[in-house]
Amino acid sequence: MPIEEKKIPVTIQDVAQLANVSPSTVSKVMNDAPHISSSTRERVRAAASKLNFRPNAIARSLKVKRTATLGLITNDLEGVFTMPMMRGVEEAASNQGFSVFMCNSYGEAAREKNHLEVLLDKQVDGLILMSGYKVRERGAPAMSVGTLPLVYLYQYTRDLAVPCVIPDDQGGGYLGTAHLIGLNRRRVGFINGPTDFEQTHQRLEGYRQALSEAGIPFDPTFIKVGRWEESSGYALAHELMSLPQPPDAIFCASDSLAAGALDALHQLGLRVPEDVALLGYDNRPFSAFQRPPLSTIALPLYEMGRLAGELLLKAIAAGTTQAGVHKVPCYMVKRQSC
Amino acid sequence: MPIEEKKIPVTIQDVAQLANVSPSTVSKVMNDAPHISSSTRERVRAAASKLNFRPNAIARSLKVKRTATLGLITNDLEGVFTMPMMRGVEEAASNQGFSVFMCNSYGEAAREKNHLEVLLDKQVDGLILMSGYKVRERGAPAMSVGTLPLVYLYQYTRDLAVPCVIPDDQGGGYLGTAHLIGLNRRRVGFINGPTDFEQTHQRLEGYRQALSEAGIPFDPTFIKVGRWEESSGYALAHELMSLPQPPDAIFCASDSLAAGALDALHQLGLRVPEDVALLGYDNRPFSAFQRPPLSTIALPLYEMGRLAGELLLKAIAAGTTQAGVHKVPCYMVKRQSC
DNA sequence: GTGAAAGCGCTAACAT
DNA sequence: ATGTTAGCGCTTTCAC
Repeated sequence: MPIEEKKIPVTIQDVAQLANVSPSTVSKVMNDAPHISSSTRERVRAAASKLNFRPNAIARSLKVKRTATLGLITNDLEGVFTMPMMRGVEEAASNQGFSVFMCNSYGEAAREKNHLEVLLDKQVDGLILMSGYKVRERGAPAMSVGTLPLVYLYQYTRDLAVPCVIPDDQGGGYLGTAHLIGLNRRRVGFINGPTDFEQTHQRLEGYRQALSEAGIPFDPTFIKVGRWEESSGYALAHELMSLPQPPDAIFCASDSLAAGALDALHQLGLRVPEDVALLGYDNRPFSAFQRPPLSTIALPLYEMGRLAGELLLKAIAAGTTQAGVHKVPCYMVKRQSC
Repeated sequence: MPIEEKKIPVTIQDVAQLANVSPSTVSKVMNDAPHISSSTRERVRAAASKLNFRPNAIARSLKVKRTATLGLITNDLEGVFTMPMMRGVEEAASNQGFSVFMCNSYGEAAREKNHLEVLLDKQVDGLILMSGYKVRERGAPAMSVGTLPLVYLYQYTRDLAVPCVIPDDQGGGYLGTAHLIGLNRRRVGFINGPTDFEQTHQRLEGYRQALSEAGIPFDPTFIKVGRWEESSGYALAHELMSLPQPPDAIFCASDSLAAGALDALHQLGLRVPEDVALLGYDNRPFSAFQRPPLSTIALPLYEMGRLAGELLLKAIAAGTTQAGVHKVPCYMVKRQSC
């Protein structure tokens, strides 16, 4: 029967004693401070590793008033865009020895406030407020965070002092449309989402820009707007294809819209991409499982998360916040629908 | 030009001073300790809220040696099953005022060790080690965590002392098969994943159990095994349907297998579910986007995460760990493929 | 180059 | 019922 391991943690005192130095010297060694003779440095290192010493970060934080900890509050932990952004944030943070608290507000102000309280109590060094589904404008945090560095991710705000990281949707609209045109499609239809999403305007603007650069006149009858749903894509693709001169390509502002459009095209006996090329937006995982697998404009989610993390870390280190809206370029995922 | 807010935080001292009591009294009030006259209690409360006082959790933790913080390390932050489990953990934790550190090891031992070091340094009260993709057996943590409470999520281990939370795959296999039989299908084919996954045996065992309960003899020619890929599902469904007496239902051990099988069925001109009923497993998001939308056996991911969190919290509170393998029942998601 | 001393903000005996 | 005291484990002047 082994003796009950009482697991009494080893402190800086224990190391000091074993190395025959003062605790403050140990501290200096552990923090690579200058003006330590290499002999004591070695002695201390040896003692520390012999005792398996690891400094208590809580005690350290109390003294230095930094915790190397970030708070990440999302309004939707299962949002379709949440994970790659979280991975980016986590990676940026852990690269610099920071940890991140993950919180889910379910989009409720009360929960957000609650999480903010706890995070502030726990003395996080900075905060990311993220949206998991659609880019939206939002207001201030549910409670004052004082001067704590803050960045909005996949959200934006009127408050010019807080940095926002969002995708470049105009660029994405341009990219997709230009690609379709490059495929020799001159009649490209555009199925958009609801106009109360800023991003739909951006994407459409990119579309117009690509058209104009190619010298193709803008034809309003080619523009359809619906809800972010398959059924909308389905109905609107039918409308588009029953035009006297139907399009030879359809660019949908979301993959779900494109999935619906694909159904419609199949039903009409049209071949994709031969008869009409189809392009989605968002790079939702299901788009790879469509028949044919859907080409799409991808949101740079990982990169956005990473950038948000890096901006925050920089703000923490510098004490100066890199305000403004940061737009990250979308990129194209070529599959077989165009 | 407003004065530079120096944001000097208010401490328990400040409250004590304002309320004309000692710091320890303030502490007692803040922690709802007994033996405090209601008059001072009120006075202190008033002072605290007037100063907007919030106790510094770091200082508190240093003293009480608890941080109300959990560490969650996943091997895959973008694993297809990660998010609902994370949500469950987060919810269980925040319900009890705990926060959770989210870490991504990418399945690399070195990264896991690194995260463990940081988490231990930061004095987390407990740890969850989670797998984001397939249930797998795994060994001990990448470094010793001493007596820190630990639970494995969507993973299991031979170490009988650590609690594991996994889905009840045998129950899921039974549930799906029984459902198909209830639909009057007597000839149900089974397309399984690789035999080196424990879960494939479990699911098959459930299948056999349901058959036997219904008095249907087990027919080995109805069992096919492939990889976890659409192409396997496609090929194996073809094999199944070219049997002299082909099945009238196919149960696939994953949704990707089922997506492939669906392709095959379409190609053969068979109607789903009229000619052959099709059932998937896992409830992957894309399954709702199949044609017809795929019925499937869902993994109880949220519940598993929640249970893991609760087990851990209980272990922390009680100092006693609830060892053993905890199997959470799968449930059926009925859509239109059967 | 090294150590003594003070203290970060809080809690918990122990007195009173 | 309230206050005094002594730390928790570390860092950081400031002496020497």
